[in-house]
Amino acid sequence: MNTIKILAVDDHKMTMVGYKYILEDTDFEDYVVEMDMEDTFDTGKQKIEEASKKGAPYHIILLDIQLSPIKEGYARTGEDLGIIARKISPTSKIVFLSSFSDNYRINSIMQSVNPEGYMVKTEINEDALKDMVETVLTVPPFYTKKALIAIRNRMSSDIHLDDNDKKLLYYLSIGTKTKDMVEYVSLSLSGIENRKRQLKEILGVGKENDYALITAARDKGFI
Amino acid sequence: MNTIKILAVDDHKMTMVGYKYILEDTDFEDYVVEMDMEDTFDTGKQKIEEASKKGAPYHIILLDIQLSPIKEGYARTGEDLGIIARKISPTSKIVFLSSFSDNYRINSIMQSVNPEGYMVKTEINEDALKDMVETVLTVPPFYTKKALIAIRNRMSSDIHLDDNDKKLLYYLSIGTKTKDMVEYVSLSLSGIENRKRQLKEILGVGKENDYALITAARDKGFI
DNA sequence: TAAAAACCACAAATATTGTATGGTTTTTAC
DNA sequence: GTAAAAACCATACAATATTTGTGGTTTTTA
Repeated sequence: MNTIKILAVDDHKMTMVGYKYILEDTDFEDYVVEMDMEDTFDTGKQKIEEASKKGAPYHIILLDIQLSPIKEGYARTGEDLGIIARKISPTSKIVFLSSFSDNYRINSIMQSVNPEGYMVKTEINEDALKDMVETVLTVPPFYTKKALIAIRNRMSSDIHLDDNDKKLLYYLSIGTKTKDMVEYVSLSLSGIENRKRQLKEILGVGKENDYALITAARDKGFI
Repeated sequence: MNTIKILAVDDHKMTMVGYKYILEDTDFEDYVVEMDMEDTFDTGKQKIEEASKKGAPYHIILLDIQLSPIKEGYARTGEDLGIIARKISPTSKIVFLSSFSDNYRINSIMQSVNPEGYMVKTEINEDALKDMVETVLTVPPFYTKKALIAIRNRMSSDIHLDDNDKKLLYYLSIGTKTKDMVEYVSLSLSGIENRKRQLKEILGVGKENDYALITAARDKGFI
């Protein structure tokens, strides 16, 4: 019997334990599953490196998007870890676990990591986990329904936002004042005003307020 | 028992008949299925209009991408019909049936029609058909695996091609000479040359030939 | 091996985008 | 309710980016 090695990196230890027992108890056709768990960016990265160096890289790496609140200098997200994992363990299948609140990051993750799987946590259950493992090992990708809906929304518009646009929308969404945005977005104040107008136009919110703008951006799968 | 009304538009009559018998024989929880069939753009459009005007629009419209070879002036594809169907029958769920050879059009279709479902014909069977009906009626979208793979390819690159780029790639793919492209793409000859160079750069085919370019474009899900 | 097509490079023209400025309207806070 | 702050708008100008035209070289085709 072969063994499929899975690493889960998530700072909600209890959820991980749940996944572990489910997957290790599941009857798979040709293999059994063995799951390691880590709850920080650093220890997760370390495990991936070790396994890879030993010539026994993880078959599947499960990553929570939101990793534990910053310990040292600055936040390192699951996305960052995914990017690194792709490099140091290229054969591993990477699957993201997203809570509803950070599902908006799916587009960024699709581009930076292009994971073999993406699951929204509220949709995870025994069947979904089993299905995920079988699918990513054979014919990826595996996306849960809500992930698919987000992807569909994004695909259906051919609007292209550059880095400044995304930053602008992000800072707007966290309540940054337009006049303060010059500090974060490399544009002049009037440049920012122009872009904002333009974005409202593109996203179909004529002259409505900023709330309408970020709602539209979220609906369409940006930010 | 409710009745779900489906219209299939496909010029392969035999395949359609197969779908019809499968779907009308399938045991659904809350309804039975009734399927109409048409094999041309015009008759398909007509049926959709009639049903819509009678206040009983089709619940689901299945469209083959490739409709019968041109009869009158110019070709009308399933995609064109999909765009029209969205307008005249906005409550209908639209599902495309693609043969492998025209699967490359999925991206265009995702933008122009944004269908509730997309199935590659080689992946269609009883289960898939049943699943499709249930899914598009309740929680769309429904995509078969190969469609998903194409979508994933497209999502993972943030390359943005404008209309001229797409046209250029398309005409290149059908063998149009560069010098003749000025007729179809609204750019000067040197403009076209520039874009071509640029596209090769962007799509990662350094100074290879045109074949490499269109292959790369197809792989990544453009054209 | 000519002729055609593709490819390349560069300067000039054009279009797009960003900036600075000064003003009006809307929102916010007291 | 009102004054200050912020957002919004318009315009001229500056900076960039893109397209064009031209004249060439290389590659492909017949």
